Amino acid sequence: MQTPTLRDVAHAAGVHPATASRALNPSTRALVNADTARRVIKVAESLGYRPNPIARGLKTSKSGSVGLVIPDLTNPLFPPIVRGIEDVLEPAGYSGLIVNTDNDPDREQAQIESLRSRQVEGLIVATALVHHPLLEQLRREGVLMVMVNRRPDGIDVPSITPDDAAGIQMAVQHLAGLGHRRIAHLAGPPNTSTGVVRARSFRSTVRDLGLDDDPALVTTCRYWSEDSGAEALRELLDSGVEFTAVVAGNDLIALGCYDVFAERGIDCPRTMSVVGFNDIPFLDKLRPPLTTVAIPHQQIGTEAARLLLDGIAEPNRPARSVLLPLTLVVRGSTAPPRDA
Amino acid sequence: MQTPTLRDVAHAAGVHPATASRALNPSTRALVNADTARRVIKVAESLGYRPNPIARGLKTSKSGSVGLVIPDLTNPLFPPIVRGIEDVLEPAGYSGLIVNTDNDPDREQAQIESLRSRQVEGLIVATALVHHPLLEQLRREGVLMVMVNRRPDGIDVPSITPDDAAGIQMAVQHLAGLGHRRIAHLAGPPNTSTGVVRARSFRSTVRDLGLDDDPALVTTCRYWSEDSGAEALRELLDSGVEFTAVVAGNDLIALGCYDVFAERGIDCPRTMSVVGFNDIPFLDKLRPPLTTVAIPHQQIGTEAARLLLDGIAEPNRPARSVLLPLTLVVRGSTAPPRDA
DNA sequence: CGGTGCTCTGCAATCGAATGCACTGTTCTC
DNA sequence: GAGAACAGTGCATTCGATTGCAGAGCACCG
Repeated sequence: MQTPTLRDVAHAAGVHPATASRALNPSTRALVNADTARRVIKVAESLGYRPNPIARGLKTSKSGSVGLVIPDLTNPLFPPIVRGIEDVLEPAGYSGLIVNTDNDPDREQAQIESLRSRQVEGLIVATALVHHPLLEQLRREGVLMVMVNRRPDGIDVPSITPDDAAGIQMAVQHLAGLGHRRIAHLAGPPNTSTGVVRARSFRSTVRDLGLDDDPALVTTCRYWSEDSGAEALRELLDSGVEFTAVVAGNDLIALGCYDVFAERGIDCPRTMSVVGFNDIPFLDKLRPPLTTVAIPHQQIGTEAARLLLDGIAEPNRPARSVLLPLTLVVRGSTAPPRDA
Repeated sequence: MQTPTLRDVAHAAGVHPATASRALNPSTRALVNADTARRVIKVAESLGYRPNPIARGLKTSKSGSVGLVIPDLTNPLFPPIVRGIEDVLEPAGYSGLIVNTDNDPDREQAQIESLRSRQVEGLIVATALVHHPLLEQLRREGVLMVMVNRRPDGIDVPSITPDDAAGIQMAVQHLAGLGHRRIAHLAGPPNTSTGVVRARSFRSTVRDLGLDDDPALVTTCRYWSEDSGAEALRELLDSGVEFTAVVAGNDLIALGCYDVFAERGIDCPRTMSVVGFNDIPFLDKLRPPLTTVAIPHQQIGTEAARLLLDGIAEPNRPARSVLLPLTLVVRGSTAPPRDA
């Protein structure tokens, strides 16, 4: 026999499907006699009845699903976030549809389109690029969304972001505390908000602490990748500027530095310290283990999901945003400068 | 205005909804006058019509979604697989619902239950534990599924598995080629099929190559983890058996070995070689970079998704299984034995 | 005892698309 | 030129659950 329908349950319990529906639905259960409700529920259970979410969705126009728009699941940054999201979504009866955009705007648009046609009730967007036209349009069309890792400036969209500025500040303070005075920064791509925020925070912290504020100490990487990081560091090294420590825009960029260290025989941390950002897995297995700023990835996910569910429950509550505190994980890639 | 429905399109094109439906659906388009079809399609496009998959699904009882059952997305093994799956699913108009089981049988059952009530059209199962009762039951109930990373013995379910035996063989051959004769194996947990298969392949390869086949050279780890790996290696070392190389059950176990090397001042690769398994990210950043057997994760995903889609298209085709070839990635953790 | 209010249940429409069946008008065949 | 075959379209029903509305039954009050 097929999976039983509401009709079957109603029939078996000797009531009208409508009554069965009300009895089974906690929010309408009050409309039905307590005894009847109990009976219906029992019958439903014994029949192994499972409401068909598709049929329900058709009538209620709720799909029970939300879209997760991320650049690339393969990037170690995202799995914990996704995991956090799912952990909140699932008990709430929702599920997440993941799409990968590879940070390609066209793909992003197409994917979001596809999600919308799948009737998702909301979007959790973790792509850095979402260009404003699209974002504006989505907001106008009343698409519920929460941004992750990025705070959309000017637009009123709830977001969960790590406190990047504070993170960089901690990194610089740590290095300054070790005695470094000339610290370089390999900034992330300038078309990403995180890249910009971190670079800005770097400059201001350097100034606040009275360290050498030399514009030549800051380079920007073209991508958030090891290769770009390596390239940027080589450039910096070749330019002849002097520095004893590097604050990398993220861990991958820091890994790129490791490559250059190996290539040029630079001893990290004795002649050069490095700090990463994100705390991706296995950094503790590197030689030397990378000091980095840890982001509470999973928490970002849970918070984002909660925010979205709140938004679904109460469509016109004001956009609330959350800034999550970070922690510095000191490992082996930072030490006092040789000449300290 | 709301998103247009089929009715709107039909009305705007001056035809009956049924005709519009047929015109829009490639498989029924032949029933409609070519001109009419063209007109309808054009109108649909200009209105930005998107068929509502929920409504469609209700009638056709196809949800356009499949379930991905994995232990933990956070495990670096899975993101590439999931990515591969999504890459195949998406162009086919399907999407994947991910659930994490944490390898807890109860959770697994509950999650699969939840997926089924979501009307998934099939399951891609990557959990190692799926106990047979559940698996049997699913098969009996006609749930379409594909297994990944694990070949269910005795039961007729299509699967995509890396050729673990061949992988281990390559690892051992590589070490033998370097001159190692006493090679140890830190096997994965015996309740996982991969653990068993790899251990078996290790023994038989050692024998085939005429190396020292000493049972004392094989230990089993309790978990697929760094700690377990470290523990197992310590045990082996303390037992006094001699060996110059280790084939680890997987990369995490190999990482555990690194910890022990650091702890006991063992020089890898000069006094001890190690080979891992899986090729998780960033192994090339370790000191020394870990030699390992690479699994085509993403390809596993794409193949699995393809297999599942095939199964959906042709429900009673025989179960087909695929064994994927692996490659050995030689890096810095293997070298000739000192006394070679 | 009639009226009012209330609780509980049933009826029927609805969500959006798909589809079997019936109908119309055209073309083809003998 | 009559009848058959057929292409093209419309009508109405269906999928499974939800929900506004109406009606039945009952109790309570004046």
